[in-house]
Amino acid sequence: MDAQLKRGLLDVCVLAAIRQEDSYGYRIIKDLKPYIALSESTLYTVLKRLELAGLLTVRTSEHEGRLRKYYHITKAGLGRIEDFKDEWREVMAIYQFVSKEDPER
Amino acid sequence: MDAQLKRGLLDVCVLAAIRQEDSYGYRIIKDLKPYIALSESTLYTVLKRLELAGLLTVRTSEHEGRLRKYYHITKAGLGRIEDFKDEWREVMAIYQFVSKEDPER
DNA sequence: TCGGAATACATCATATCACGAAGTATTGTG
DNA sequence: CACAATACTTCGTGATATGATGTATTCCGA
Repeated sequence: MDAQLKRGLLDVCVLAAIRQEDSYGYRIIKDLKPYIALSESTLYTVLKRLELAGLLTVRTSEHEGRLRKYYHITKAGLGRIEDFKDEWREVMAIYQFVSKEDPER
Repeated sequence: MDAQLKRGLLDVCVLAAIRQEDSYGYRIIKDLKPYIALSESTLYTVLKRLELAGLLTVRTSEHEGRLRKYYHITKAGLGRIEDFKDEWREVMAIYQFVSKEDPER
């Protein structure tokens, strides 16, 4: 999908992916694949940003000899999702404006 | 509204604003105000980008002693709006995913 | 057993882009 | 006469998505 359209959705998508249970990089990418494609470099940039913003916390844990970083959503992270939902009304108004048919042409 | 969310909407908003009839910078800003706020510097950046992409054409014309640049949407510009509408299904799927309630928490 | 796919994370450079700040110039208004 | 509104332009900055590249381990099939 269009890279620009994606920008506003990426952060909340990642937050939504770890909302039900803590998750880690590789799994987040696979879980989001049906909705939005993102590369590893993008994901880790997003995760770093969200951590700095206090929207999630990180815990490193060993899993079958391999290190894994588990990401856990915070209250602020859940709040971010709620804010997104509130903003959606504005987005839908814009969509209506853009997509309405134009009988004069 | 959120700057990131805005990114995917700005170009099509401007195209939609000149779809019914040719318009010019100042008026586009006023017409879009109910939907999306944008500064002059942003608008002229967008207009330049859309012109380079062949989505609109420009015509300079004098109006009461002042120069005005009128912007006219092209076939490709109308096509861009149609593409946006097509992509909206994906966006709505993402919205559903993000906004769905989560009974476990 | 050997090699490649999958898993898992990290870093760097680049290109795109929204926006504030500042500037130029004219018309209308109190 | 000063100030707001109209109208367009340029510059610098910060945010950010992404490809390329690198490191390291586990698992599976030939």
